[in-house]
Amino acid sequence: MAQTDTVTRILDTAEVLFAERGFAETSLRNITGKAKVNLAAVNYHFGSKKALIQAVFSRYLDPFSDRFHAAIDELERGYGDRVIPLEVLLETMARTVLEVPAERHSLKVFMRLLGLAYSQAQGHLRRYIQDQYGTVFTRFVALVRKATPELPDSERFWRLHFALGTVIFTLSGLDALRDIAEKDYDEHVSVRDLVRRMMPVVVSALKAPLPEPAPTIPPATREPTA
Amino acid sequence: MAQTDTVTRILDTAEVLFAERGFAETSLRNITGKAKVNLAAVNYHFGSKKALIQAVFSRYLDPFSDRFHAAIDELERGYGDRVIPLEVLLETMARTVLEVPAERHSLKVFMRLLGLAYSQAQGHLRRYIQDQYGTVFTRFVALVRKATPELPDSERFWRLHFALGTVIFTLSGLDALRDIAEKDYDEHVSVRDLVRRMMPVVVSALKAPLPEPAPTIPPATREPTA
DNA sequence: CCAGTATTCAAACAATTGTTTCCAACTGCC
DNA sequence: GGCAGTTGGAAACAATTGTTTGAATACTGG
Repeated sequence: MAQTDTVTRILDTAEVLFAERGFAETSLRNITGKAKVNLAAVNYHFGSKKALIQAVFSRYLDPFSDRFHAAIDELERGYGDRVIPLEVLLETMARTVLEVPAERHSLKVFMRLLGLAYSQAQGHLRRYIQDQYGTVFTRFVALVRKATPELPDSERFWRLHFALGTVIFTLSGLDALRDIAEKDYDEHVSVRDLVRRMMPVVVSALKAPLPEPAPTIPPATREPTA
Repeated sequence: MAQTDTVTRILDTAEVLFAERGFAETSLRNITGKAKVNLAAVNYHFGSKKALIQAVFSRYLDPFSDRFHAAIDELERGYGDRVIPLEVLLETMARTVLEVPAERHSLKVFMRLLGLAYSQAQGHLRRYIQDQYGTVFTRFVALVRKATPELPDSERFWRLHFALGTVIFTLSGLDALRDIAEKDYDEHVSVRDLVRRMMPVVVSALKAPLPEPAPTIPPATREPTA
């Protein structure tokens, strides 16, 4: 028991602190102090701080990947050759995302890590995700493609990332947004509540009419204000 | 003028580095080294690193605030008592946002900084922005409110932030996303192109049908929101 | 021109960072 | 029981951080 205890306690504490302050602002002494383990334990068990971050990451993504593959399997089995509606696909994605972190702590870390993976441009993190968990995402996109045949491929690509931006931004900045919301509208929103609110928004976003074709003549007509 | 102003050179370098790596990951020696100014110059001219960060934001937000106020003034003058359509409001916002950073560097930096302000740190930055530039956004939200009277206030709050997430995530992670897009669909997208694509998506997102009212029946207490 | 302020600069400051070292304590196995 | 290897722990390590200092230099108004 004492064997995994230290490792687990480090991971549990690290993910909470990472979510609260970010990675650079969270020191190993901060983690080990709160986790009540020795400072050297991190480098002993994980090797480095960067490896600890990736370990926190894998702890979420591994079960997510497994479950989502399974969920898609079941979905495809149930629908046979029929097209799986967009709403069902999104619901399944949402349910799986909500399911995994519910076992331990918040969704915040997961989302913040995802956000970092994208925003950290030349980042090793994005490639790490792409290499490690890319197939799950590819499979999902293929199903969305069947559900939205009217969309050009590139348009769907961008819109999926628009939606991804909504989800990541909202959930990773959850505390900040919740502060403002509670101050202005004094209503307390749960994560499940937010996901429920996002659903019709994302669906409408994906099904939005196509944009007007690019203005091939740049400075032609320019009087937008009535 | 010593070549270019030391203050300006610090700001120019800082905003780029901040956008690339974040605030905590960017050291003053990093900034002053690349800017070829003395290390002490930052503390001499700005007082502290925190003040430098705020100065970087002010340099974007001050002109933005002015221009957007002016644009809204003109809009209200043109429309009189009539409701300004949502599309017009968003177009005006987009145009102003595109206009300001075009004078110096890319929109990417501005968006990345905005994203950092929301997600990073325990939010001294968020409060600073809220206190300093809150009135502009309040004014904008009030107009959006008139344009979307069917939305409950809190719902509109969240949807606006959903849209903000789309914009910030897409534009701040532009390089990474563009890499993938060009590799998979070999099409080159400009920032203006992306904004054009976002427009109908955001409009549809804001006008999406309301979510199903109650999730299930777990919480019996739902009325006491006061 | 010169007094006085504003700016630059190199160096040092104290604090904190991630990492390593070395030794004690424990484990399982023969 | 005693020896392997694994884990825990206090201290020190080297590097980096933001900030301050005090002298040297540049600039400006009178």
